[in-house]
Amino acid sequence: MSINMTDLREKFRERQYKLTPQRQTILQIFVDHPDKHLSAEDVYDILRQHASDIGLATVYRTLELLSDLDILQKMEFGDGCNRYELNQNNTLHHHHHLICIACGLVKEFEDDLLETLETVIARKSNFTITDHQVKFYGYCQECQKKREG
Amino acid sequence: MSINMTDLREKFRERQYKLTPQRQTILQIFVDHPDKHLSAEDVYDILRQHASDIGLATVYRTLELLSDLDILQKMEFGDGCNRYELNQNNTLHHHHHLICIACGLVKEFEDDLLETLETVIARKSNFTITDHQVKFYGYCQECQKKREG
DNA sequence: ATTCCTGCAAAACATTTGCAACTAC
DNA sequence: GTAGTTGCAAATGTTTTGCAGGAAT
Repeated sequence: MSINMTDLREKFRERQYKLTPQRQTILQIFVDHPDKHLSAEDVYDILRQHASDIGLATVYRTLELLSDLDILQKMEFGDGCNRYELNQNNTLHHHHHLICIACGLVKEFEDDLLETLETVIARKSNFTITDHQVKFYGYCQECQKKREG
Repeated sequence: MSINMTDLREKFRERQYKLTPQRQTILQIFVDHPDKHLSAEDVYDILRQHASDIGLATVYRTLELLSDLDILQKMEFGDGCNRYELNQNNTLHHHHHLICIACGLVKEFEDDLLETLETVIARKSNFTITDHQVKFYGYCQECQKKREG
């Protein structure tokens, strides 16, 4: 759960981006909050708690940039904002999200079954598929109990 | 590609909603535009073309309502707005979306392979899964050619 | 009648952008 | 030094909400 600084600097240099303290700080937040799906506002709140004076616009710009560099993965859970999480070890993520439609809980689920599906779909559809995103909606254990009771 | 009016009235009555002309008109737009993923603004534009004076707020409220009744399916393609399509015959949709990351094209893909995956995941995760949404990102045939050239 | 619905305008959010000052390289 | 970056404030775009008048059952 850490970031290789050499690779990081290389990635930035390739695209002529500067590795500023602000960008490092924001990236560090994702390292410090593994398995969270942080929105721009979430990141901004954490920054303020740490008495940082990084502006909200910079947060947005940085999230977009880190996403472009495949350092972060951008995702939406239907709550009206974009959320991000670390793209571990530069490998494409092999986890999906289970979203509780009652309480909004988001749970991770590891799975590789979709690799096969991706191949099948690529062949049938003439698309060159580079990534996929899967969301399952339903009721978490907790909310399921409440509904039965 | 049509709507069973008896079922529709029943669905509305169950929840004590009124089947107003505005709601019928908006629903008809989805019947008239199969396989489109319309946003609230799209629907509003179509209404204006038909010289309708239904307000934008009503469009938003109706889309939310039809979505709640499982008559429409709500989805996001990362373009900053919610999009909707008819939930055909009340059955859960068995099609996924292929999204071109170059030109934004959204293509439908029919598939039932995920049914199996849903069962596996439900068992392993203690979630009661009611629906799933799958998006594949990549390059469509057209954009792929441009990239190679 | 009563409850729900509509249109309008204003408000609320999330996100983007213009710009002058600043900083990593 | 220069190109890229930042913070601020203003602008944008989508969606929600308050409210008075209106319509469906």
